[in-house]
Amino acid sequence: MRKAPTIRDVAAAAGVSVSVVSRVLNPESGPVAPAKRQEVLRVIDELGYRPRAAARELSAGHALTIGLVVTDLSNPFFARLADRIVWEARSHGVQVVLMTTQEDPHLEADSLDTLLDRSVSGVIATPTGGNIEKWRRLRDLGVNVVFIDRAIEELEDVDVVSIENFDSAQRSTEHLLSLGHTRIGLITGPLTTSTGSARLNGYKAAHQNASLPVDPTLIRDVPFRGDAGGGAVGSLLAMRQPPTALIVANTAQVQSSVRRLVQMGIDIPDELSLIVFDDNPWTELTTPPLSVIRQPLDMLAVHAIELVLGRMHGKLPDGARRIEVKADYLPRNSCAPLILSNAH
Amino acid sequence: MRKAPTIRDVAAAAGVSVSVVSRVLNPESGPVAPAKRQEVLRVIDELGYRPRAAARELSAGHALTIGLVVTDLSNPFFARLADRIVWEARSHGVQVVLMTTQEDPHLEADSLDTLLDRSVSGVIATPTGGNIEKWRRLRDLGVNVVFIDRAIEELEDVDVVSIENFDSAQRSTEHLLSLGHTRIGLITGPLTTSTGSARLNGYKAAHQNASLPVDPTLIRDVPFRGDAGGGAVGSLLAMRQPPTALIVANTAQVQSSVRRLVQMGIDIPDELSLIVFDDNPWTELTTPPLSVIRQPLDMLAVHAIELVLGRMHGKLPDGARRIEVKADYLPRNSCAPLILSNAH
DNA sequence: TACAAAAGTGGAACCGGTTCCACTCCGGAC
DNA sequence: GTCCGGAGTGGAACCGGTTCCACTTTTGTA
Repeated sequence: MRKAPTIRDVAAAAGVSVSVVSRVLNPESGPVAPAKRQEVLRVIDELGYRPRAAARELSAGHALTIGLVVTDLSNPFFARLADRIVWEARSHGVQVVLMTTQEDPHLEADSLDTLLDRSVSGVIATPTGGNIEKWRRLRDLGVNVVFIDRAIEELEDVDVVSIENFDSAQRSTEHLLSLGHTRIGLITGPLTTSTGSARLNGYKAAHQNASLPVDPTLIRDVPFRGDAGGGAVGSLLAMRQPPTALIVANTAQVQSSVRRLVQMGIDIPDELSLIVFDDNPWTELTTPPLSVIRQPLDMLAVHAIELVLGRMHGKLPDGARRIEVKADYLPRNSCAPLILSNAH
Repeated sequence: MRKAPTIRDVAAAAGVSVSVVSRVLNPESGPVAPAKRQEVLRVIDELGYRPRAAARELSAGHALTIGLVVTDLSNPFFARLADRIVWEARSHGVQVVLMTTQEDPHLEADSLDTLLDRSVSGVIATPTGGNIEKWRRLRDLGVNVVFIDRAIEELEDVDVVSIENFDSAQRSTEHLLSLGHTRIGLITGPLTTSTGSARLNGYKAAHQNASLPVDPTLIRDVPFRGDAGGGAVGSLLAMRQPPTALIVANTAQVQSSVRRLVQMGIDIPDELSLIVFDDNPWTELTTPPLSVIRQPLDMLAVHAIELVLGRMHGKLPDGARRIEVKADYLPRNSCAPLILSNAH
């Protein structure tokens, strides 16, 4: 348990001052004679010296660290997102402190405080929708905030990276309409979230373009967590005029929805056509493989990191960016024309 | 972008010295008159003061942070594990810095250096198997290391939390043997990993107890990442005498293995009985639902956190702990007696 | 050859906490 | 009344980096 060498140890061993060592460590900060630089580097290597992050942070006032705040990692969507973000961050020499909110604004508030204590220079988050003042304060304190997947309307001046929610929902709905379905169920997140409302609007727009009325009883805006998706499936199929097609428009709800469909022994696509949001690896392992909206996670992660790092280095113009990346519709075998459905 | 108050601001506003404020912040560190304590707390609240973590770390020499080093979060096993660990850590006021290794010892080495720079007080890791000296050095520098899921044999004095690998493999094998199968394929991780070899040994022990020979051509020890699992499935089923049952003994390989089986149109369980390690949520969504060895993630996470925090607070006796938690066999519908297989 | 500009260097303050130590009170024991 | 011990307090050093500034040595140019 010997203790690690400090910059002063290095300076002494190399016969120079700490300033010189520091300048070797941060080449931009000043000139060093080539010979001394060599010597210092040699000593650093010999002693196995590594600068302590805490000291650097204290002096700099901020850490080369970003906070990642997501709902929970059990959700494969967030897990894969986190995976990419950690990966991208690492390649830029930035560490990631991970916090989960379980969709609870109190836990979210707590997380923000903690991240603030840590002087993180950026935060990538899927906001719960609460804590508006806290988010604003965070940004006012100089922390670069990027929302990913969801936005908070009240915070117009925060960067957002999301998929084309409106568009994807509209296209899925149109696809089902083109197959002859007119009663299309929609399971989506709370309408207070930007994703929930945008996807509902896309669904409505598709109906409008086809001059079809929207039956509000076919729409279920339910909580993200727990078995809300399964419950919604149950109640939709128990209707007197149940839908002949279903869009599960939120990743968090897909698992419980599909589980319920399997439990109920619903025949897909003959009894029900199904499109789900997000292409988890297992969606092609079900019978039949599911048609999905594939969210380009890589793009979400890359843009989010670029925004955060860009702002950290002051390389981005003022004004919030809103980046929407395209989500593809990936047809597999869970959708069928309505005619076939009737024939069944 | 106003700057946050420091401990000296608080001291000035409360009309006391910084020492008093510090003692209010850390009650164990000395006495404070009740009246002054009240006043200081009031000022802290009024100013919204929060101690900077970096300053505390610099002074203390270590951070209230642990590193979590896993292969990658795309693997649901690690994702759920990380979820639990972050959760448990938070409830103890500890933050988690996340790093992924992609099973690459170089990336692992990098991660360890970074964590060292950050003065983390503990690391929970799924080691790649390399970097033995580096792990040892980390521990010698006073960082509490706990390996989870896997061990490194050479590092006898590091705590390990894992499932009963030998036992689970033995029991799955015995179950399949009891169904009449004699040619049981085994897909597992590299034998250089502790899980790989323990599971193979359990498989062998079951054969031995049943006085059956082990056919080494039925065993595939393949890399964790990529499509190695799928490849192994392909080569096993292409044998002249293919197995009638298969155990996929590693979480990371289950997805690619099952995908290949689905692609090949193998009828489970009629053509092939299947047991896979770890109960991902989707394993019950396949046709048929898969019989699994369920790894008690919660227990792994809880034990790992308790070990790390216990050591951090010096509350644990010397000497490495090896904790093995029981993994249940959860029968669903992917295993059938051999007789039926033949009838098919 | 002279002198200004640039390169190179070290000392010391600073970031914001924690902790050691010296010092002042005060009450209780003798 | 004296002495002792503990509660309560503030000053200052310290953790390990970064950075500003003053100073010396080169280098380049007229």
